[in-house]
Amino acid sequence: MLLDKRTAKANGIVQAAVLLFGKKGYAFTSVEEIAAAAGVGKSTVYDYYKNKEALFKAAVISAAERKLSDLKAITSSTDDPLERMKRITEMYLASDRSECSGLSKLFVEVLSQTQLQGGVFFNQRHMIQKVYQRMIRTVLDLLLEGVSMRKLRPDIARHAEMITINFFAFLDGLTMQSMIAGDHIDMREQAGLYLEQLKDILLPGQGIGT
Amino acid sequence: MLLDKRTAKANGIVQAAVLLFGKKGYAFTSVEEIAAAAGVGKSTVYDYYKNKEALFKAAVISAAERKLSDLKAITSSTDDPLERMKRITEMYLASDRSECSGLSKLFVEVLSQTQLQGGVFFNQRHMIQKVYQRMIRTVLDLLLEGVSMRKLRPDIARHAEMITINFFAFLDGLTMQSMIAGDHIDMREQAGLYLEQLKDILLPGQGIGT
Amino acid sequence: MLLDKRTAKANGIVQAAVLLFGKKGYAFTSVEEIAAAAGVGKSTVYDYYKNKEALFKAAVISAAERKLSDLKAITSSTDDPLERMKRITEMYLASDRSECSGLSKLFVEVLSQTQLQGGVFFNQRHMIQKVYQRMIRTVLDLLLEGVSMRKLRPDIARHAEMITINFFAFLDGLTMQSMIAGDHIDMREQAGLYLEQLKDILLPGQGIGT
Amino acid sequence: MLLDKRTAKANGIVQAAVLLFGKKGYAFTSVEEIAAAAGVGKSTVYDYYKNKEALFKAAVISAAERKLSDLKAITSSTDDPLERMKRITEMYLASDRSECSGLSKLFVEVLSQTQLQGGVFFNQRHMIQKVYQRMIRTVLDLLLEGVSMRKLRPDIARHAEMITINFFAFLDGLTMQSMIAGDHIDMREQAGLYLEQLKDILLPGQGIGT
DNA sequence: TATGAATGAGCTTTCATTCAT
DNA sequence: GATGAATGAAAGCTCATTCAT
Repeated sequence: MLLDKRTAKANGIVQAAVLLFGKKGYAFTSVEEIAAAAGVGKSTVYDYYKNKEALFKAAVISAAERKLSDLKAITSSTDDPLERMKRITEMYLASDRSECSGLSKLFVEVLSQTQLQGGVFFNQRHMIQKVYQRMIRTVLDLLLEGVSMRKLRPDIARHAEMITINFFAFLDGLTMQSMIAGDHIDMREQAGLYLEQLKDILLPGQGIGT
Repeated sequence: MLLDKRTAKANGIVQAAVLLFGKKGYAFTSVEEIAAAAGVGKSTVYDYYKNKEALFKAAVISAAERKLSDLKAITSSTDDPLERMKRITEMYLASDRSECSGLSKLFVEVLSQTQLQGGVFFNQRHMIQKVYQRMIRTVLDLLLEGVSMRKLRPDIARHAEMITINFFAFLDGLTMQSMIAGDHIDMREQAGLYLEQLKDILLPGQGIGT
Repeated sequence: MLLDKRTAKANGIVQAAVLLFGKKGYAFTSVEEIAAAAGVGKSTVYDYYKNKEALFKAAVISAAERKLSDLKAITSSTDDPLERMKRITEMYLASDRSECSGLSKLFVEVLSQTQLQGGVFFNQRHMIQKVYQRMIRTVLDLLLEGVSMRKLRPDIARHAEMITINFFAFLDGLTMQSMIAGDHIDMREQAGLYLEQLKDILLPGQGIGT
Repeated sequence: MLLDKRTAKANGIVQAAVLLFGKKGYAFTSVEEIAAAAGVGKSTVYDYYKNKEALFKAAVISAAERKLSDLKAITSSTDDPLERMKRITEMYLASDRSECSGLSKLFVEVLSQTQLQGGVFFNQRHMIQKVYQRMIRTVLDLLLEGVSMRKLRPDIARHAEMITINFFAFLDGLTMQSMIAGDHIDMREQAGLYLEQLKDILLPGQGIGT
């Protein structure tokens, strides 16, 4: 009971943090703002998290976990491998638009804090890597499963990890493009083009060798 | 003569700014540091740039211009469209490794400042868009030239811009992946895989319709 | 019965306070620390003591009372006035070394809080004076008793208070010296030298006039 | 010229710090107060001293140096060893009363910060020891010089350091007594008594053996 | 013209104290 | 009766920016 209450409050703070860190970035977000957004006093935040950095890490982990679970939810929504990839793509594109989630923006912030000297994750990228690898693993498994179900070409098994990484690289990159270009580019079309290429590689009875 | 001197000094400051903003990010870099790195006094920076924001913008523009000119240099180094794409790719991967340039890191910072409320480029993404579009235009032209030289499939002309955007999206995304994953992934291999796919689309006598 | 329980808990808190205030000083000791050390909740402390100041005062009084009772214990341990002085001296030196008591350090803290504007005892030194005077009175009586027992020179009676005050001054000062000098000085030897001088004054058949 | 100006300002800040740290103690004095007292802005203090601790150390050193130079000044004011001791004593008593100098109070603060866990000088007492040893050395030399001038008993040479340390212990202790007792004790009389005892030890042709 | 000296706004963090449970 | 959760005030410190020289 008591623990639940505590957890609930901690969650509230973290959710506010996810939103604000995503919206304004680590440096431009003050702890006081987060506290206000969470509807608690400034120092209450410090009762739950050692300091701003710890709160940021918690926020990032929380957001990443949610994204990961979304990813897994998709896996169980359909059997078709390509349909799965498509839905993952759509999730990515959607999460970008919906202001409330703020996941992608937060992701850029994580990237910053991983790269920059003095950044929260500088020299601590293993924390981020772990989450990232789990995401890759999820899609990678999806591909391998497609192969074993004979829905995908058997010879991609060897390259499955590379394909997955490229897939995420493209999604991240496209997200970034849209951040800059705004409505100038049609993300859905762009992603469609990429998925077409993917189909050529993944589906049997197509591609070079046939 | 005098103007040249002024320009030279302004350049020195901007170069220092590019380096430091790339290394430590906007928020974690102080004007004083930049001044020191440029070998000038703190307030001299303000003689040349209205404020920190203006300096950041100038630094970003400068770095982008250099990258753009690198891009164009590649175009004139060979005729073969695919070889050009390959060299562009290599340039991207290289610029990431070489600490001195710091372009990629700076690019992430730009992304942050474009997205984040309170960021330098928030609601001013047109500045960034302009540069970006010039880069896209450059590669786009390269593709169209390939078509008109009959080295590329004629039917890609319609999709050339989308292909280009996807190309950049992939490159940016891959760069980000490597920022997080570090040596865990082999960027060259990953890029190679992508270029193979590109070849399938771009080169005549290959692909679906054959 | 109930009152006893209450008193016992109050004592526990005060003892913890004596220890911590002595070790870390008033300003650097938080109420929470004291509560934790006493094994009670933070707000329980406030049930027993109005605020941090009141707790500090109680701690100081408690420690002083204990020292005073130690002093009186010595008086009853031997009849010889000089031996008594010697044992008092030893008690002082010992109490300094034994970390657990922390009395001397606490005494320095009291001194601070008496002197400093904003200090707990600022403009309330009468509280401290009272305790101090009782200590002086104890040793003073000891001297007078020595005179009336004809073990000490009769003419010191007039100066007995001054001698006592100087005695305490020396003991306090020596304690401070050792706090700073650490092992560089041999407190026992230093005290021995002082006691020799005291002997010259106090014992009959010695000194100038004889 | 410029350096002098800087030094002058630094001095002003330190003097304000000596006063306030002496009056209100380290913990109860805010940097802002010191800045205000010195007539400068808050952050100017940080231009001259790295942080509050560094400022405190500088203040202590400054005050100690002044006291030391006062001590040496006394040495050159008369030849007579006992008169010198007397004047040193008077200086101690005087410095205590004059609120402006605040040296003694500051000294108590130093003691606190040396003893207390978390104190500025905790585990750094060597800084304080050095100053203290120079003060002891000065008086010690004074005694030895008295011996070599045949104004003091030759056999005290062996004990000169112990005598000096006891002398300072007494002076410090007496100062503390007066801090607590206020006007209840006559420091001049108390010191007079001690100096009488000293005379018995130091002067030839007096003492036990005669 | 170029500079370092100066500053105040604003941030992170701590802690004595209160109050609902 | 005892407690931990909550808080606001206040402190140390940084830094973009201005200004006199």
